[in-house]
Amino acid sequence: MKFIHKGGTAFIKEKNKRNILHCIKGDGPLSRTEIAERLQLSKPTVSAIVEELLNEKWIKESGIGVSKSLGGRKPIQLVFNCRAAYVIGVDIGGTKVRIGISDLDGNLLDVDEFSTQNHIHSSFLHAIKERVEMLLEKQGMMNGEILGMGIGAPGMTDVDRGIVIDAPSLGWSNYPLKKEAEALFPWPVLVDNDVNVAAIGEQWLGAAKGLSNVVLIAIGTGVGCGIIINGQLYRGATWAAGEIGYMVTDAAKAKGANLSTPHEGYGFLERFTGGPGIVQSMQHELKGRPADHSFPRDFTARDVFQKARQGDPDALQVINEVIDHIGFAVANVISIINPEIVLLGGGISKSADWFMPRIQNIIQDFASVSAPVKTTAFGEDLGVVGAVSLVLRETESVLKEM
Amino acid sequence: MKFIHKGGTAFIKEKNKRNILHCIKGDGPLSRTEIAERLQLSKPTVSAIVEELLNEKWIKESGIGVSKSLGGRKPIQLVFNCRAAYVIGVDIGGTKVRIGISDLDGNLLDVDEFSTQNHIHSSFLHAIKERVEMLLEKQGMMNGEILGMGIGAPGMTDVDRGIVIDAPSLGWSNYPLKKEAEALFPWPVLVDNDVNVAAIGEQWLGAAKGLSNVVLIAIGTGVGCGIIINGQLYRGATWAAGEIGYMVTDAAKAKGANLSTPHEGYGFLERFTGGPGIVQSMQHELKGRPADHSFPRDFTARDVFQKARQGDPDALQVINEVIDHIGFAVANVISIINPEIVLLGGGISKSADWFMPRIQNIIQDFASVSAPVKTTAFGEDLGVVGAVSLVLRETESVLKEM
DNA sequence: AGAAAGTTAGGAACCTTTACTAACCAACCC
DNA sequence: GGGTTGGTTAGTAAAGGTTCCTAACTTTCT
Repeated sequence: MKFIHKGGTAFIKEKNKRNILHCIKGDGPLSRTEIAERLQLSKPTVSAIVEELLNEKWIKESGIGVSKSLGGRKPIQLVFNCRAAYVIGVDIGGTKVRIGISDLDGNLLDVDEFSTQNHIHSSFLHAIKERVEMLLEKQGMMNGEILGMGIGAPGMTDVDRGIVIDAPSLGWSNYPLKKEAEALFPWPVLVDNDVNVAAIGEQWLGAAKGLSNVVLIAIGTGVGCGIIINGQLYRGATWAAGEIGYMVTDAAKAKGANLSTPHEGYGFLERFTGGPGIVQSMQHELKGRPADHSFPRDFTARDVFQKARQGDPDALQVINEVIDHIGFAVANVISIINPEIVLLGGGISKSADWFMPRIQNIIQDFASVSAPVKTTAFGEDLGVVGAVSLVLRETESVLKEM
Repeated sequence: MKFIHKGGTAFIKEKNKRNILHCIKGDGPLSRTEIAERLQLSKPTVSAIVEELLNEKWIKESGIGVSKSLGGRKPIQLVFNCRAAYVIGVDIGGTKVRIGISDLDGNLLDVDEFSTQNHIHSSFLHAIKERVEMLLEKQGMMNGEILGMGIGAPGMTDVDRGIVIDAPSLGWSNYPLKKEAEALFPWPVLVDNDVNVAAIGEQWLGAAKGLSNVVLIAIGTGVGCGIIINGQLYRGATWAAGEIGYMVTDAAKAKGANLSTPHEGYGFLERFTGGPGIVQSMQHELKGRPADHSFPRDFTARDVFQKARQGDPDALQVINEVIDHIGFAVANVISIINPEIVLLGGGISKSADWFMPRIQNIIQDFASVSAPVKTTAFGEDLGVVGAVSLVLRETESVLKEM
């Protein structure tokens, strides 16, 4: 049974109010009459609610519009006041933490960042608090103007309870991030997986803007995937949806591999496509080579990529195999989810132009239906924007549609 | 923007009415006071709506309950009237069509079936009409008592427009099933993919009863999968979600295979796990055998299964490979969807007890999280029950929760 | 004058609170 | 033991306050 809205008629007003605000927010400047038509409400009802929204500063009158050709009074245009409140987005990554402050339209007003390694565990949130206070001061904002804070964490997250169940790169296990953060900040805090956060960010303002069924695949140290279904983030029964890193795209290889020892905690796909996996495959490939090769002693996945692009046959073979596995994984996800779009993000996406055709060929040949595959529109701010949108969409405020 | 409910306060009554009905329907005999407490409504409001529901025969007073230990008036128990209306479910399969008539609790009152092959195209619906009229007469029901008809069709289906986009086994392509059916019957008709229909059937009354995140994998001629997410059927952006038959679980094999010629229209997985695929693999395996083997000349997948169970090493190898591919496919789906349960259905599920452990091992070893794998609870009536539940859940009637 | 935007006034529908009756249990007293 | 009394629970009735809508109005513009 869903949440029961006590208080009878107050509910319907709340609903209308939200819908009106949503309407103005979404479809630009509108007059009271236009809203009444769109929402099938009477003009007096709209006027009364608009009055309230104006008083609460959620909307503004933005001058007079143009009248219809036949004459008549000109409409008073209403616009969403994106400076009615602000939202803080925090993107906790394996290497750095980015903190941004945004208005309600998702415009980042300022961003700051610091290295993850310098602050462990409890000092972590204090470091964030410091930066946030600096940002607020710089913008001349009061605490009361902050609607909330969204945090994207690199690991499996229980969104309801705000607990990061497992974040290997931070050493977090069942860390009550929401609770700890809300003890430090005077506003509500929402927490989610970084990939999920990225997905709603892209769906809000990025490459998947306005689409209802979106898959975002982030390829970095691991491989994760955020799934938006029917316009809503789908997190799975136990917050583990989208663990595409475990997808097996080669049964023979999977059965042959010794699972327990080398890559504990990582899935099949991640071993081949993650940074460490690429390096390892390359090292394996290099064994049969003369010692005077052009690879640095401690090379990274990026080096392998570069070599492959330059035409090094061994590197190319390694990378091609990686691309193929990713391609099959993407094709498999498309066959299951049938999304409107697939977004590729993470470190690997920088080389997208180069390997995209190969992936698209695999999709063409093996997926049940096709789907456009693109790279994420946001760069390093994606996590922050996503965290902001987490607050704006998941919070039970006037801003949410009903 | 969602559907706008015009008419202000009438909406809230509708909502309350539905919630009260849903409450009684779901949680057995309940008194007015209990409903008021559960739904946070006042007693008079509940009384008024209950009055209406009684008049409309949706509910009945079922005698007096027991009073609390402390004394006081005994409550009047209210129960859902599952005979307030009836629903017709039609399961169109490749070989036969099953038609059932059900009450609102999903009890099948009667079922009839006929062979698919005998009736093609336009005569198809007339054959259904005949059977339906017979069933109604037998039950002594009037047309007005039928709430609607649900149809499960074996192919990709546009549910909104009621068009079967592609059903190879029937030779249907963009067949406007809903429109044609509604021209013949005086009640609303809903159409969906047979696997989707099966999924909501199992979620309604079967092995996944009450669960919100369910995956049903049907293995028969092809391999399909119905996905329920957040309690709702997920059909994909272009009605193609769950095409698990296209999942690639062996990249090497996939790349080696010549895709265009042998199995046009079937996916990678289906070639190995579908009936024809099994036969073909077995034939390949048998080539190296002496001619006087125990296989019939034209054996089926079922024969291969049987042989394997009896210990025939070649058959066992073929079947084990099939099971493995299914296992990896299931594991992959679990890693992506993270469902509460995975249901296996279709012809293959009869041998479930035998191969289930093998699948569970693969999930254990390769999926990111575990999920219970069970077989469907319904047998041959699953499609009919699912079609009934399609009407009950997707139709905009008093019966739907709000 | 005609047309369109927005406001005011009156009325209907809905829910809630408060107060009531009906029905029932339990204990108590003669 | 049987009737009476007090407390408890179920359900109903009346009053009050939302909300919305329709219809008529004013204002502003061509």
